[in-house]
Amino acid sequence: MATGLDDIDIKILQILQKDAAQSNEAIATKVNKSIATTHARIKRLKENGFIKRVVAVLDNRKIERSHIAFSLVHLKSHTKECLKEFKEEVAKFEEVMECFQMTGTFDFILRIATRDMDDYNLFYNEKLATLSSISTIQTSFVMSEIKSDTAYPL
Amino acid sequence: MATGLDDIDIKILQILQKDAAQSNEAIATKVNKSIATTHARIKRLKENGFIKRVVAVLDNRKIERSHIAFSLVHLKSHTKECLKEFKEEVAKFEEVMECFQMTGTFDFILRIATRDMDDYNLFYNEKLATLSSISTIQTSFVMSEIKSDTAYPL
DNA sequence: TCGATTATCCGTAAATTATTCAGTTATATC
DNA sequence: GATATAACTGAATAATTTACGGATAATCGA
Repeated sequence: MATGLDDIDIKILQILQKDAAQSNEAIATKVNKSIATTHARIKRLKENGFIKRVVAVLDNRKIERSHIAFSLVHLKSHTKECLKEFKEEVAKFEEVMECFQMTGTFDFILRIATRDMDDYNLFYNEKLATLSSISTIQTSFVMSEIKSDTAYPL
Repeated sequence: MATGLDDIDIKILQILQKDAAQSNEAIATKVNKSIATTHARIKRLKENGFIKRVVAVLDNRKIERSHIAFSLVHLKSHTKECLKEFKEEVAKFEEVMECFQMTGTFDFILRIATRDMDDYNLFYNEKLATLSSISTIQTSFVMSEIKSDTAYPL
């Protein structure tokens, strides 16, 4: 395949996407290889950039950041300057966990994490709504989580 | 605070959200505590559910799953049965990484990861569009990634 | 098909790291 | 101010990671 990965690599990546806090021994058992081989493969997957990083996933309710919004943003104009300004400014806001430029009927989608509606209101008035590049913002809030996965299908 | 976390805990969580692949010694240095204390705190944060899990974050280009879509879904009806059916079925699709029930002008938002447009087309025809509970689907594709973070602001 | 090259694999040993523990210091309670 | 509770520390031990030398298997050109 074009990625240069074999079945064992894929299996290791599937395992690590779900739980990266297990020993090489545990992973080695699951992929039927020795610890040394498993370790060498994981090392290679990191060095070659397939694994970008390892992170802790927090419970957003317990840490009180469970008020999640998705905002669909339209820009006023689509000049290079306007786009550049929006991208640079929006990335600075810590409440904005994700921002993607999109095809279709809106320009950007944002995932915003705050403590509660008061906290969101503050973010909106003090930060997001101050960006002059924005024309309209259509925001919806998460009511319930049906599926929340960081693992890509492999 | 209501979470029961102090400044040291918050700092540890901030660090682990960015990089959970470092030694306790490295973290201990950053929070100005001993290794034993740091270890005990991290253990407690896991046991108490603040840290749900530790995962590897992959490069979606390198693994060829960089064709990302966000779909806004309207259901035909909002009866308990219809909602239940949609939630159960959509969660089974491996291409659907995330699904949230939302307030506002649409019912659900989905994040879908596929290899390319052909792969998406297959997913759409064979899986998503077969769900009888769905009324309309409005899909936009990611053109570029401005910010992509798994870390909540703390 | 043969031999040479390359890649993959494994067991072992050394280095690093995680984990436990006993004793100490700080903090809160009455 | 005495007591109880929680948090901290350094040091010992257990477990894991990592590097290394050599064996095995796969690949490829002649």
